[in-house]
Amino acid sequence: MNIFKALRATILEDLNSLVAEGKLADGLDFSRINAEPPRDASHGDIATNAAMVIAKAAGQKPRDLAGLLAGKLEQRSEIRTVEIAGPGFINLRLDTAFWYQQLSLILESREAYGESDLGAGRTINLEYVSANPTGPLTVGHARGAVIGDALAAILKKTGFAVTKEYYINDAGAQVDVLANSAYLRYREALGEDIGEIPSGLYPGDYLVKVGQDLAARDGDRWMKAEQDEWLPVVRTFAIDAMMDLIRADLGELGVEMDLFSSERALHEAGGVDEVFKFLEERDLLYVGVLEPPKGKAPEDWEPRPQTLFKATLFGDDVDRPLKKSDGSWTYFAGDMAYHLDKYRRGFKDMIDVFGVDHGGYVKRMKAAVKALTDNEGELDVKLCALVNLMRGGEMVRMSKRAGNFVTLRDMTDEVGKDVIRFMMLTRKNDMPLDFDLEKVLEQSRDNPVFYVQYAHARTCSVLKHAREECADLDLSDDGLKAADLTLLKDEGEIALIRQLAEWPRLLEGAAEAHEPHRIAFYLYDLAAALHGLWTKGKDNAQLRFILPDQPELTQARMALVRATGLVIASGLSAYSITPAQEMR
RNA sequence: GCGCCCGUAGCUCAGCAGGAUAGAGCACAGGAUUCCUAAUCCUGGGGUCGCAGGUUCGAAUCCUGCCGGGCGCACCA
Repeated sequence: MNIFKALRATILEDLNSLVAEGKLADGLDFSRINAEPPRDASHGDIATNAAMVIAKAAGQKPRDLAGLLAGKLEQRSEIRTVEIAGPGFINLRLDTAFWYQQLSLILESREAYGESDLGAGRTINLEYVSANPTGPLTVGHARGAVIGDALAAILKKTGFAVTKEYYINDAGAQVDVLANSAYLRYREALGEDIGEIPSGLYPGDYLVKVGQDLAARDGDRWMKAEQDEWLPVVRTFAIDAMMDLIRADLGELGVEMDLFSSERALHEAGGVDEVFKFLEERDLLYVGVLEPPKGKAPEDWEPRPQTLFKATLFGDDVDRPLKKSDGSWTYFAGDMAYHLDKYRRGFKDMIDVFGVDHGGYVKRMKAAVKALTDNEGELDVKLCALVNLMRGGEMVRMSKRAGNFVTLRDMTDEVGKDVIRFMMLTRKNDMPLDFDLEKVLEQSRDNPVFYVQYAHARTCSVLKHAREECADLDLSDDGLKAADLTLLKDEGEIALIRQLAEWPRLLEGAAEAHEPHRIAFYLYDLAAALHGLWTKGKDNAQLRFILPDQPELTQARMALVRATGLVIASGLSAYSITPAQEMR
């Protein structure tokens, strides 16, 4: 349960009874009222802006209104003190019993603590990775993969029915290039000296095996065949091989998709024709000539009549071509078909995770979704900024042309999937990210992965020691639930509980805003709180977690330690990261 | 020229759908280990939130205009 939401409901209830009593005008807009933790802890546990937000419409002074509402809130048993501050804030302090209940709730819910039914089972489609099936995944793909995957997990935890999709671009010119590249390797496998790989083809070694496998399957039957004959066969073979490679790469990173959708299959099933029909019926198509881009005029520009979609009616800057001048479909047409397909499969809410280089594509895609869903659908696009790969502070230079790019596989082999997953989420998606292969393995506070994992390992370690030192104490989860939590009186302990109780709200916020990175920052702060409390026991022996001569207090503190470990584990599970039991 | 994103401490970044005295880490200066992992912790200095207007009880956050940086800009995918 999200306690802030619950308190907000309480506030609205009391406002409504003020209305019923005739002390407050009817029909006021309560939507802007919030209940949140104040930045400054000395202001209490929960602050609300209720009085300030409705004062004007109610025709009353904020502080007067606050007084009225405070009178009601004071009668609530879970609220210990009510203070009016500043321009009309109402600061609430909850009864400590309330915080102990939260702790019990964590021990009860375990890793599921924080989960909610916010989404109420609403379906949501999340498309990410969608890398071209022309080679192994690279660092660049990793960020989108992790962000999409974490977002999916967060949405699931908050009650949305998420489908994770990968759109295979297997219909464009790049897969013909792939086929030609693979064909060359096939001839090589059959003993031909192919020399240098011609520019324009993919030079990567990963195609060597594809050529060999094809030769093993089909022998030399394509050696003397015409291109029209072998191309479709080799293309399908190579795409399948690349998708196997990509699926394996994703698996190494712990990413599993629910569905792989093929662009080619969509075309073959007539999906694009349907889009055409759909738009034509609504008079959203016309044949026209686009203006040349202003500022820099392309040298080979010439006016071309094309079939255009009236994207400007849906917020785009220009109308977008559905057909090329030679009459064939554009990539955009296929993408429209794909989004129409998603909508027809029951998704009103869609999220696409793209790289920043697709930034110019966002408006038209949103316009497309609006048009194709008769304004019913909603598309959110998360753009992932670049990852600067570094090693010991030095940029790792990558050149795809030279074939020496760093693959995702290399990275997972070197630092492990959990490190990659966490680091990719330590920045907002649209901020560039430095990923230092050496630093991410460093054992210091400067390395968030380590710092958070260390905190979790510390909770495990403390519990283990407690079991050894207090053998007759029941420190199982059931035993801890029975602990006398009222013995937790230190302000640091209460502060930690308060921080733990913010987790459900934080998770919901991350889900609603589609911002998975928030969890990384929360976990980092939580880890700091635990480490801080631990060290307090260094200065003051009474504050140590384990006090063998005070078994009841020890048991209560173990409940707090265990709960902290559970919340960290819950947060890490949103990133599909395994919490560390010990550090070595 | 247009569009999108970004501009917060010396550096790297948070800032939770407008809230109270803007926060972390690194770096810098000092301090804490007979004791649950010092792989950690505590204290301190450090800010015109790019600039200028506007909206209102209240702006780093919303609007407008500039300045600076990144990305993208007819049929490519």
